[in-house]
Amino acid sequence: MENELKDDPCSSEEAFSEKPKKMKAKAKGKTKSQREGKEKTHRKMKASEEEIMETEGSGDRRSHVNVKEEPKEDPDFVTEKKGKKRKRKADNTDGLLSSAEAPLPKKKKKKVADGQENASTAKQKKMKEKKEKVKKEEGERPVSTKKKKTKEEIEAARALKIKKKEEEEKQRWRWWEEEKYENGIKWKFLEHKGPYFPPAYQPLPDDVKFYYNGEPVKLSLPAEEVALYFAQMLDHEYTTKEVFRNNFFKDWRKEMTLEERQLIMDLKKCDFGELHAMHKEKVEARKNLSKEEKLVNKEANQKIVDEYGFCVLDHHRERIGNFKIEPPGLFRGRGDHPKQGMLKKRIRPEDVIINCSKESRIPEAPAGHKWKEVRHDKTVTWLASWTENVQGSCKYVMLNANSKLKGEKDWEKYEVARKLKTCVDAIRTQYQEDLKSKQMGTRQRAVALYFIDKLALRAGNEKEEGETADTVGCCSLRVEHITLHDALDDQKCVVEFDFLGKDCIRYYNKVPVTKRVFKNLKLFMENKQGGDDLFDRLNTASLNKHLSSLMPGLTAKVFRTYNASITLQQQLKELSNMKDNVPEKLLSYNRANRAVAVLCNHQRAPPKSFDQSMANLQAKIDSRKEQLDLAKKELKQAKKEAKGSSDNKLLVVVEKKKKAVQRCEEQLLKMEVQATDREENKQIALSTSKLNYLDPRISVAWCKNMEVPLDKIYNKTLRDKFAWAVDMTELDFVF
DNA sequence: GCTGGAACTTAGGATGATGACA
DNA sequence: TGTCATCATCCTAAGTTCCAGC
Repeated sequence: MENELKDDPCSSEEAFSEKPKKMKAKAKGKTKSQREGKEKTHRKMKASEEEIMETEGSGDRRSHVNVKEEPKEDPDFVTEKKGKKRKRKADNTDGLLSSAEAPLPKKKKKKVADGQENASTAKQKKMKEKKEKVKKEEGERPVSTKKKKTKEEIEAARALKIKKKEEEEKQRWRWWEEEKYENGIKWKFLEHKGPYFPPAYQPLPDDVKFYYNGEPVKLSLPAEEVALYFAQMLDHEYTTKEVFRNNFFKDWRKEMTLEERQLIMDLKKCDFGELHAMHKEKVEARKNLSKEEKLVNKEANQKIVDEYGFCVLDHHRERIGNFKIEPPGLFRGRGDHPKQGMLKKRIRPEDVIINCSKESRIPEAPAGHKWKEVRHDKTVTWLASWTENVQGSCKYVMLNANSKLKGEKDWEKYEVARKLKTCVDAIRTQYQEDLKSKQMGTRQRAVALYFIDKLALRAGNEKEEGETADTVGCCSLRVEHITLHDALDDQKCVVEFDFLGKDCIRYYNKVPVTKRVFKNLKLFMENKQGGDDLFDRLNTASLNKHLSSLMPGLTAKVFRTYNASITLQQQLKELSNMKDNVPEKLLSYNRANRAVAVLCNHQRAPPKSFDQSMANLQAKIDSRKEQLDLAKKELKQAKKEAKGSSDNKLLVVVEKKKKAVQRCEEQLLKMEVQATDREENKQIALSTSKLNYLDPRISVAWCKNMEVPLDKIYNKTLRDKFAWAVDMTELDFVF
């Protein structure tokens, strides 16, 4: 290795003579909470041991071994780390909003111990009595109050459903058959009702009290509202975290009156028990509503959706994605977010900017209020926006994923990714060459690109220290995030990655790389400490600038889309078999999908009831096996009895038993396939890649070719979102 | 070339709705 | 019919990219 380094055309001295673009970070110790956060995310990484990558070779990219193994104690966590990053604008939490609001029905106190009934049990009793009355009137016949549907009625319902579907299809805006606007124009006419505001806060009932130091304290409304936000979260782990509690307490005190502030000095002395109980009761009561009451609520919600959930865009009615203003509450940042627990303030119309056509009916602000601004910008897609107080970022009301604006952008995204296919070989050749460059910056860019291409890493923008959790992507990787192994598990030049990526999801992977990459990494790490940037002469802007010079529209993100889609296509080709039955074909599809999810590191927390549900399924499988054995025995017996006999009855029995065996076998297979699929999916989220990275035309074409109904892999939302692909994809589509 | 903000996509968890099964 | 599991949808945080202004 040393010799290789000597022979390297890029001597360290020469290469480092360039001025580093990024300042070296100063060492800083990791906090305990950071350490705990990272340890916690380890649970997410136990997932599949499945390795779906090809071996590295000429032109092969997917060569790493994606080993997700139980992590060992990370010594880095107790050593020093370095910080970097820019200082940011001051937070504006001081812009105090008062009006504490949020709906709360009057408390119905439930004292089961005292023998009192709660509302829901009373209601159930009433229903029961009603039913019994019906029974009596009908002469004590044990009949159901629900009328059984006749065959004709079932048929009619089915026909209605088909008709509705056809109607929907007829009404669908086939925007993909129209010309696109130019010069950044997104729409020509836009009309909407403005966003929907959450209801005002309803004060606590008199019998629900907050206690401080054991004494009841009547809080002012603003303080009471914020106290309730905390009380509602008491069952959540958040409220046990020191950072969350401190941030909450600090912001809560800002909402208090002077007197309250002087009295309430210690969060530990606060008792939110009654508030918490009231909240739980409310949730429980909501769950126990009768069918009729639920229907009333549903209709009320539908009314809101009908009124606020749609807009008119260029003469077409389009669904809005998030027409509701985010309600106030406590900020739930992911991982070890330094701002978790801060108060997310109530948004008023005076904070909201409306965007619509000049010639449209301008939405009216709620009574007694006015909008911050009304503008008519046709070059953007948002309908309303506001700035949130915790991070100072903009929030937007935008259209639903099935809208023209979103669909067009999505289609374009996959077309750019397909375009990459035509030049990816040249780009790979180029960055392989760049690994030998005399310029350190060029070498770093080449290695980063190698990772982005091979491992589907995100670009990794720089982040501001203290503003967000400590997460990284490719360009922002630090020395402490990788470990180099000359040899590991019979493989040479292995890079071990261990870092927190987007949403604090841990990325852990051991990847064999080419000698040249390995050697470069050693070079980049020379004379650096754990907290220093691995790629100190690279940032996402310069990387993307370079990429766009290689292909118009090419950015780091495109590689993720391209590699996800091409992997799906390859895997489907490899795994699918026309002779399989539908459940087996679906298992193949899911496995291909899973390969992508593993590549993109899409993880989820295992469902809470996972073990129990697997045990239940296994029990069912065992029981079905017993049934099958029994059915087989019966078939054997029936055959024996029918042998040599011309009695038609006996032959019928044999046929019957044969069918029973067949049915049992089919059910057993289905269950076994389901168990395998579920187990393999335990910690892998398939939906993210399906929704964002996989060209839908690959899936549509696969369904057509494999004769699998599309609704087996795409639910209604996905079919709507990808209507353009469903409509235009032919059997022979190739990504 | 750097910085910060605007505009947009991507992401996992929470919640509500629906379906399967005893 | 009630319960439980699963699926679909909602919610909003956390990314990426682009661009204007210096």
